[in-house]
Amino acid sequence: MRPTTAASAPPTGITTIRRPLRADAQRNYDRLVSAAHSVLSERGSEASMEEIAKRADVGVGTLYRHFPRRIDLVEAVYREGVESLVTLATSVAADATPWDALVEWLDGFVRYAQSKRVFLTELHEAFEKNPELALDSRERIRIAAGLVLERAQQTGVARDDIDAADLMQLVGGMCMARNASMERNERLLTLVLDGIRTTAHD
Amino acid sequence: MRPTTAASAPPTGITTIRRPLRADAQRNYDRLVSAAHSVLSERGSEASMEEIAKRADVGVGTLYRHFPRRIDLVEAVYREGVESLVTLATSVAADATPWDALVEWLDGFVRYAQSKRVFLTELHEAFEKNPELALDSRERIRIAAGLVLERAQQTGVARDDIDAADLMQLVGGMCMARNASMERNERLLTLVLDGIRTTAHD
DNA sequence: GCCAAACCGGAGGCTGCCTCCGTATCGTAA
DNA sequence: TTACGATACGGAGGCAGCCTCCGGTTTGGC
Repeated sequence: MRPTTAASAPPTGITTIRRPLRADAQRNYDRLVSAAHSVLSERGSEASMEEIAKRADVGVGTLYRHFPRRIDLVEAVYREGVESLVTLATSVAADATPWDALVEWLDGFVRYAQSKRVFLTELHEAFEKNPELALDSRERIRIAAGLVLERAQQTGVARDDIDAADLMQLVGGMCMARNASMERNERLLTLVLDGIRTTAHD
Repeated sequence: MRPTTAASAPPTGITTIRRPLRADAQRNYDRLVSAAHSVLSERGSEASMEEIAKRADVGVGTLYRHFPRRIDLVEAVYREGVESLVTLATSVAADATPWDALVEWLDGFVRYAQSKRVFLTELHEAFEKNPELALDSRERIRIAAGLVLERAQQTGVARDDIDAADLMQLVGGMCMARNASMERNERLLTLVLDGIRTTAHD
């Protein structure tokens, strides 16, 4: 159904054996996801397929070959966000101190959650039609969160009476609240971080 | 904007003084809301305005005079559901024993929440554009819940260490869960009721 | 019963999703 | 390098759904 190749394409349940995408096709696939991301962020559910195709500098035919339904494109954008969040976890875990890694990753998580809000209506529909999408993604993110959180806990810079699921619910819920904004989120995140840090322990 | 009259029409912020709807207009208004309710329940976001008009035995023009945007119709249907839930609270509080009233009302609440699920995508959009709709409604329902709950608590048949907001969050959350179904909801509700009832207290 | 105000209805405009197929490009084998 | 089959591109156009417009009808106060 969808190309089962390259970094950004998700693994399908049935792994059809097929040759990799042609170079131009792969390029267009990437450009489409990227264009969709920015148009959806800007215009939410107002975003039209034509506009996305135009932004990617590609015909609508090409768009529809890669993403037969609008929902498939939304799903791809969502998956990419999840994927980059997972990648971020491993990269900050490798490069930064445990505490900084946690801070940086949570910052990325807040940005991710924020950007998700704008096309939440679309996303909700995708979740309806494909419930495991939501579950899978949540689980993947939870594991990523566990990676940075547990590292911080093991080195003693984060209190250890919380787990990744707690953290997700707290920060995720905060971002999804109806009166959330980027500024408020950033502010609340520092508050949460102060709560997690052990030096400020009683 | 919208007719500010009769039982089913919601009070607008700016209370324009205007004569009541003509009899035929009021009749059509009611039929449209009712038709929209059933079509939306059956077909969710697939429901088309044409189909709703046809079900109400009315032209699309008439539909659009009453509800200029699709979202206005969704909102009206939603408000009607909330309203009937509030009405239910006062009527069961008047007619049934405190415990039975609580059971009946929660049963109605579960049905309401269940029916809301099917057009949640639409609803989400309405909430985006008009955030106070969600807040208002939640508050109205909370008060209704308080009516039956507190009555049960005052006569000693329900434990009094919970309040209406707790109840809403518990039962509402349960209904909104991704794997909810009518049967499961009914089953879980009996479970919750057993937890609330004081005779089973330790 | 009369008349102005209010309302009805459905043809049609417009926009956005998606399909179709002739043309262009890629990758491979000679 | 060339040639050719497989693969991908693109945009005109079909189609459906949202919404508008306005000529005809109904209502209700006098």
